[in-house]
Amino acid sequence: MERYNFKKTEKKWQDFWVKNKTFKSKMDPNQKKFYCLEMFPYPSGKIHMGHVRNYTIGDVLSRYKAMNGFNVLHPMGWDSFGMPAENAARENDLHPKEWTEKNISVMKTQLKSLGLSIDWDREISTCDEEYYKHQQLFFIEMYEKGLIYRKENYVNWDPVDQTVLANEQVIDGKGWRSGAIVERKKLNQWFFNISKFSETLLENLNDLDNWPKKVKIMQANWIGKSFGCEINFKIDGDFPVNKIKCFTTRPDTLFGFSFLAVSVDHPISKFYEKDPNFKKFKLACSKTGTTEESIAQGEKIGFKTNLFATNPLNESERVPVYFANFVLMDYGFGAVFGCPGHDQRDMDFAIKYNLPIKTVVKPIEENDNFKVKNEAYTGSGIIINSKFLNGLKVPEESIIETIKVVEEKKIGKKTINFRLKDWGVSRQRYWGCPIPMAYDKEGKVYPIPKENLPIKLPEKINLKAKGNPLDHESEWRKIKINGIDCLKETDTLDTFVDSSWYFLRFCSPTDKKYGFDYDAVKYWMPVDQYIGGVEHAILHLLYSRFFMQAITYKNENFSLKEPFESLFTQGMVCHETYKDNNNNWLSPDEIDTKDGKNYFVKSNPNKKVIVGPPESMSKSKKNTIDPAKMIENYGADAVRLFILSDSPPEKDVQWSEQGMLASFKFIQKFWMINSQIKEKIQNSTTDSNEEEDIKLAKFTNQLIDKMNNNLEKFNYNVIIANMHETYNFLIKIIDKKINKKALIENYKKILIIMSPIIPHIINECFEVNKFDINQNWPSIDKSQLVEEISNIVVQIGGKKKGVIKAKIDSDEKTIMELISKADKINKYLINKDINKIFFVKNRLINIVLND
RNA sequence: GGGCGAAUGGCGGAACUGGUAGACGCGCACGACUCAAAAUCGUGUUUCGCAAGAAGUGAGAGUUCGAUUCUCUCUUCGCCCA
Repeated sequence: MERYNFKKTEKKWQDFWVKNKTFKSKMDPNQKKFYCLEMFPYPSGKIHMGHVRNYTIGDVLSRYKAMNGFNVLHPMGWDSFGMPAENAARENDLHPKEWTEKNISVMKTQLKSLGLSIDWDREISTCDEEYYKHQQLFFIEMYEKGLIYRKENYVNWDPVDQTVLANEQVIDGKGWRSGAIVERKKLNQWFFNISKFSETLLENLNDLDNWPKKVKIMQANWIGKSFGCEINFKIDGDFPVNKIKCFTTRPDTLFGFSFLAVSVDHPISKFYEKDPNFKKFKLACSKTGTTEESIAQGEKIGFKTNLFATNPLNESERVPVYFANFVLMDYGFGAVFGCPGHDQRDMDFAIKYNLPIKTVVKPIEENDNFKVKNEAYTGSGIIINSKFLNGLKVPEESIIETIKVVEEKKIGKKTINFRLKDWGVSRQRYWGCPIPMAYDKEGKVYPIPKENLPIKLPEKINLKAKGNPLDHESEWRKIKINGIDCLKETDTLDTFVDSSWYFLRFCSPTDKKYGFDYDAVKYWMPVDQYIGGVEHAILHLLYSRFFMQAITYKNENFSLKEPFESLFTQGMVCHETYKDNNNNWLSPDEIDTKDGKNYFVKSNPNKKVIVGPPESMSKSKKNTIDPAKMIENYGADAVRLFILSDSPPEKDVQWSEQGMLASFKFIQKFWMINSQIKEKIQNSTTDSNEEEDIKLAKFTNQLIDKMNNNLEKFNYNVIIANMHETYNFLIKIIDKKINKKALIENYKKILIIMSPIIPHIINECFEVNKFDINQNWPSIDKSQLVEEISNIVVQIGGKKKGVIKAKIDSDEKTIMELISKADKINKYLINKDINKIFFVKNRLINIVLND
């Protein structure tokens, strides 16, 4: 028997699929559609195991749905704008476009070698002018609809690289590349008004029934709806300020008020701009980062003004007003009232500046003399020391009641506040979609007229210059709008914008006029199943949801509100980590073992290797496995089989060489048994041998039933187990006499249901058996699912004592008779009183005795 | 600190709606083939026990005839938010 030649066979079928355009999808209003989308990759160089897992999961689903009669759309593209291209360009003197295209070509070949059922005719790339020109038109449309505006905002500024850094590029307060201390700097930036849809984006989460609960909770937290009130504080002092408005979620702690803190950007700061001490303070504030975390953990510093605020509920009380670094202008109104007793930040601040700490909430079990010490008390309890608020339950009554009082006294009102801030999309970089805006000499803003679109990136660019490369392109910047000389915006769009609508583009990827064709999106959208990493749970998914809102806003042609009907988040691919005794990371290729327990360095067998726990594969830890090598060594089917086999797809999976090998062996074994079955089909007759035929039919039916179930629930690891069971079953019946027709019929079904996982070898099996390759998913013969004999578990007092076989649907009396004949079980019943019997048909009988 | 989730053999994991815990794979052991090894095939493999049997799903309680599954408390780990 010939060994299975995966290289030859996999190539053969991949070519076949290309030649026959097997996965080409066309709109067909008469057929129900299924849009399966996996998060498209960033073309970083070559594919990694995370891609293999992601795309295999999607591929199994797509193939399954297609065989179930769905018109499947399963496209692929490239999220191809972004920083790494620019960095690589600087290092290798290669244009970002060339670098990107080279990577795409390599990765496309690699993805094809996995045998994915992708309609490559729909391939898109976000750095392609044919893609981003539509994005620029969306930008203009959104600008016209009032969803985009420009404002000054703080950014993380790297003073050495002269560039803006994303929050994740700031490590320990320093620029990730330059190592310079990052500053807070104000820049004019373009913003998408995502917060306009805060309420809708939060509300709609309730309808996303097929999204992981975890993701919905994360998004809800991110949107962060909080209910509180705004309060006006009377101010007196040196400057003509008479009131300051604060937002608070805890108005009930107003009697604990001991200072009022405002942001350095608060309108009242204009009175202090000339004060050198204030300037110094403002500079100190700019050294703290902009993330919530750095603010919460950093030192709280303040600048005391000569202003005083009056407690509106207790007018005899006047407290000082401070500028403070932990108050941000874009949360609430840039002002908070300080209540050190019941807020930790306020407590830290009060201790530092020696401000009074008043206790106004006590835990239920404490008495009225309870005093907060070094730690703020933020839990539930009872209001104390607050005059007419005393005795209210915190938080159930206290907040609502206080708001009532505040509204009665006309000093404030109930307010809803969202944590979600508008989305700043300006990036001071070359390799992104140019923002289609321009400015005249006075700085007046002009949207680029639609007929002047697209704004293409200049091809020649000096990336070694400091700052934004486009700033230096003085010729490129020039544009005339309505006869007026203008200069183009040099910022480009955040790459999250590119990925916020690509799922629409796939519906009509070559449409020249617009980003998408309305008929196409109406047919294909929403995405029926979206699959990707949980790391995108917040940003990418929220931005995409926002984009859907923005596109359908004031648009009577299109009413879809949510882009992704179902979401599946897959786990990471992990591998053990290795280090030598000098703490250098080692890759799995660099180590070896003789006994499977102790590892040593290949190049130096005297050097011992320290084996660390499995961690997510990453280049820095050197614990990556190259999918291309695995496909080369074991074949695509074996790699697909393994990546699904060891763990449920939503959990992390650990790469193991032994597991990979086992999958490879399975493919080989399956080929062997296929050859045996082929021979058996040729040699067997149509003489019937009912017992084995029925056994085979029953097994097949049950298998289909299990597969359907497990496929629908993404229990792909269990599917692999079912496939092993199938092999184990086939190997047992291969010597038995089976009717030719029954064998062919059932074996065909078995092959079909394995084909989504290991398509190449299954197609080959079809061919060598001369079966028709175009098969639909088999249906179940329900009558075959019913067993004639059932195993009844016999329990005495809830403990299992044995199992008896009985005819299906036997009643309690029959079972009890059978038990009385089964000595092994019956011995427990001799001379005993039966108290009660619990009987579950075809399952179990539990006999409870009187002691 | 808050929220969410997880914990099952030597390992990865399975178990429908509360009804036979440990499917399937890895590893390991023994056996067959071989001069030998690899590969392959077969058998076994939760723990204790020769056996009969008993215990057993992170720990402890509870509900129930019956709990891996439901409730409470705790421990550890992971993720998110602060």
